[in-house]
Amino acid sequence: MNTLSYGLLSLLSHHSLSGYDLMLRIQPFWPAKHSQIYPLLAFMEKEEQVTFELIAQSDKPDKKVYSITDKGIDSLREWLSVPASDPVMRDELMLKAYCVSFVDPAISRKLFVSRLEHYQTKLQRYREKIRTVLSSEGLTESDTPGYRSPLFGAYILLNKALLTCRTNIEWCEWVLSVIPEAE
Amino acid sequence: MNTLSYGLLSLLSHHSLSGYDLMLRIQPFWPAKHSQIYPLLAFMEKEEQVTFELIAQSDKPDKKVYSITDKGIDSLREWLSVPASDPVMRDELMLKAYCVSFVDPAISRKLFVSRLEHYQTKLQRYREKIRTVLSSEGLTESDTPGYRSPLFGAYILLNKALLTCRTNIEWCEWVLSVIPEAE
DNA sequence: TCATTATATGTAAAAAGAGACATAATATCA
DNA sequence: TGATATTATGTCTCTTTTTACATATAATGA
Repeated sequence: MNTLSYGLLSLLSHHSLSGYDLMLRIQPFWPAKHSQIYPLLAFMEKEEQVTFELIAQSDKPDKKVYSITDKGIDSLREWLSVPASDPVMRDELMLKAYCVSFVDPAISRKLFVSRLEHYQTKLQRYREKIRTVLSSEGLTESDTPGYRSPLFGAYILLNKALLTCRTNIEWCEWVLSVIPEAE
Repeated sequence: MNTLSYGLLSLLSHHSLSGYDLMLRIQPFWPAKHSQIYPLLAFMEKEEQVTFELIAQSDKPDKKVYSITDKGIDSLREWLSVPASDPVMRDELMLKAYCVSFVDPAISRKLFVSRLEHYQTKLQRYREKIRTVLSSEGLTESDTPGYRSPLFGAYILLNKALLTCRTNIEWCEWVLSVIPEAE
């Protein structure tokens, strides 16, 4: 039971999901490929943290829908009571930023322009997401779901994503303002 | 030549550094243990991206001080001209945040209080760092180093670190304001 | 028709990263 | 005196993560 497996339990604590859906949903918080997810789910099933049901589909391939067990909920509660380990961030742009002076400003600008676009696209997606999440429970954008609401977790995470995205955009724009257009 | 090796080249483009110093300095941008750095430096030396000089020290153990070669500078320039890959962030707190409703608010609060303290400590360190970096070239906090200044990279990175830290603090404080003190 | 994309699951191998083991000098603290 | 911390380099093993291989249905587009 490593961090990723607790992440899967966390997602399963809200809804039952297939391995494929778990893989898609965990991306924003703990990127992982399906090749890592599937064997881990098999292990967690053996450990009785999750169970699965085979769902036959006519239009799409059949799937295994996983659910968290009572034992899984207990594991989740125990995990929540110990402090979270420090976040790990690896960003190639930070490594490049340190030595941008070695190339022409036009080349440097490209790095930050493409990253800026990346964050602008993400911001749009998060904005739409927060609207759909809130409206799914009949809430508007001025409402905050209560602590015991099933939306609470998703809501605070989406707010974090929005704040982070805006800060990154602000930083990219500032960097572009201090890199000359040409020399 | 993976991303970490370009990160080492990036650091070496400013100063010659020992493997130990490289390990310490790369932490904020691309965390890596010495067990990963030392074999990589040996490989990069074989590839003629770096050279080293054995420096005997009387008070401390002897060290190998690495310098970037002309070939290394060429690699750096080529690497800078391709877009940076997407950042990867793995934060256990994000996984926990999704299911905080499963435990008492007091337990949840602890998670965000300890993370808040973590970012406050970091903010202090970055504030001191930016002062020492700027004053090393006789600049004050209102000055911005020019694009060709050797401080430019460090300066934009420290600004990013400050912005990010402040945003994270803001988010933690907001989360604590929406988690009830008790139920 | 062929290529690609999305859905869906799996394995195998390679690369990256973490943790432990190993050595050694000096310094500090109990 | 013994324990720990800092500086310094290195290896070995284990875990984690990525990439590639593999299969299958259905839809979409060139």
